[in-house]
Amino acid sequence: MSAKKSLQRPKGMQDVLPEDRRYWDFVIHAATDLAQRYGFERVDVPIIEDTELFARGVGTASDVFVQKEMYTIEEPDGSSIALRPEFTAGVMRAHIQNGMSSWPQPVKIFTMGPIFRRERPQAGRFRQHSQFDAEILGETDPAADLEVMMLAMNLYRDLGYQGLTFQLNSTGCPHCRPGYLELLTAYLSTYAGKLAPIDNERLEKNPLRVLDSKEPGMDELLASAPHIVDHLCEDCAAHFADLRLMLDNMEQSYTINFRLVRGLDYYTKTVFEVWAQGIGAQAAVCGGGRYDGLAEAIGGPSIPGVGFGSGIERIVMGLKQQGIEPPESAKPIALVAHFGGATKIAAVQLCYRLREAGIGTRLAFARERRSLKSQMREANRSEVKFALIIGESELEEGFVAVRPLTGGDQARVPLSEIVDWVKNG
RNA sequence: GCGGGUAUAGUGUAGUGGUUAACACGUCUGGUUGUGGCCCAGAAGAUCGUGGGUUCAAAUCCCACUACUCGCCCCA
Repeated sequence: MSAKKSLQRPKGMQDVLPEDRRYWDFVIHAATDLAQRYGFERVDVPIIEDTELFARGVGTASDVFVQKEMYTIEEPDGSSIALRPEFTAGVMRAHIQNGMSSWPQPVKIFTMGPIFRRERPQAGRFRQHSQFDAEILGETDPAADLEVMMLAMNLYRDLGYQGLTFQLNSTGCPHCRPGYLELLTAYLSTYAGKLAPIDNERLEKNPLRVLDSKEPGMDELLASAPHIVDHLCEDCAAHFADLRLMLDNMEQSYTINFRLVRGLDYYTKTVFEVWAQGIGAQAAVCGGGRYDGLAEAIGGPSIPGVGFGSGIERIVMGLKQQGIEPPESAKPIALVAHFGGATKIAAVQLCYRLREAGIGTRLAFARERRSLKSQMREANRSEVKFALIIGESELEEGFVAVRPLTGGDQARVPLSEIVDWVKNG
């Protein structure tokens, strides 16, 4: 690895080579297919939005976030735009701008593409990564929560994942969360002496975050901590109960994880993740939940929403880890070999005839005459079924020598019949 | 921003002070005029991450830097 500095890809970003690409195609096809089966429609939103849109979506800590975690671009007119660090804000913006509230309700959309966060990379976390994202906008029915949850779960099931678990919690709403935070803070304060410095800091700034602390000993320390699901308001409690009832009736198991939290105010009610076998330090293969406060937070009308995002790189890593083999990517069927000159002209023509007929074909390139051995080796490496050889004698007589690479006898086929011959072979 | 690990051809590795840095895979060429895989022969490909230091002598020891990687912070 001695590539020159300038020829290195940027930190935290990666090249997807053909060998890996088939995993991606596998995931993307499965996700698209499944989302459409659930009645979601594909949309695409820009990779860049106004920095302000994302900043508002992030709430109080936005200054730090904008500087440290977002890739921003200053425009000549002084405005600032940013590479999207998530999908939801852009999707919500698109909803408002395109008047989706007057579409048939609710609006069910999915999208996928790259997102950018200037984090320190580690296993399963990159500065550029791709997400599959699905959202239901304009619906408060917990059946919508169930729907995005099941879409996520069934995606991983379709892909062949084993050992999947739902982690589920409710994060309440602006009515009931403050009361819970008081209880939690009171509880944690009695342990202040035993908390790690980092957790004491969290206790000050964002007590919920103490719950997902990775410091040792937290299990015991939190053993009798208050759970938010025991302190929900009537509306949130009913929503949660309804969702659980549906999950139970579908015999879909889940773990209520009182330590599963979201840091931002606009998140409401349902929070969920799907966990698979760990990818480095990351167990979650998707994260999602309800964000009934987001639309207003970014300066729009009140629009309830629920959705999830799932990192494609992470899904691919999981597939490899679990030994799941995606289908082979398409290989050409034929390679056309020749000896230059007039035979090359004929070979080029044949090559395009085959391609027009829908037959994947590779042409042997050669500025001058090239040995047939070398062309045959290329055919073998390309894993084609047939080498179609046009030499001087074949050209003269209007034939093609067809050599099956998978065994069997070589044939002489009239040039006029070769397309059908390959199609049927 | 903080900590651990690593750094030798395209890839994976060997080489812990002493002549032209080794092996495997991959790539290319050839093994009689126009036939792949297996096999055989050969070739190309590395200023041993960068810079400094120790030494008669450094890929090898020391220091710094950089990059990569794993973890922490953060995680919309």
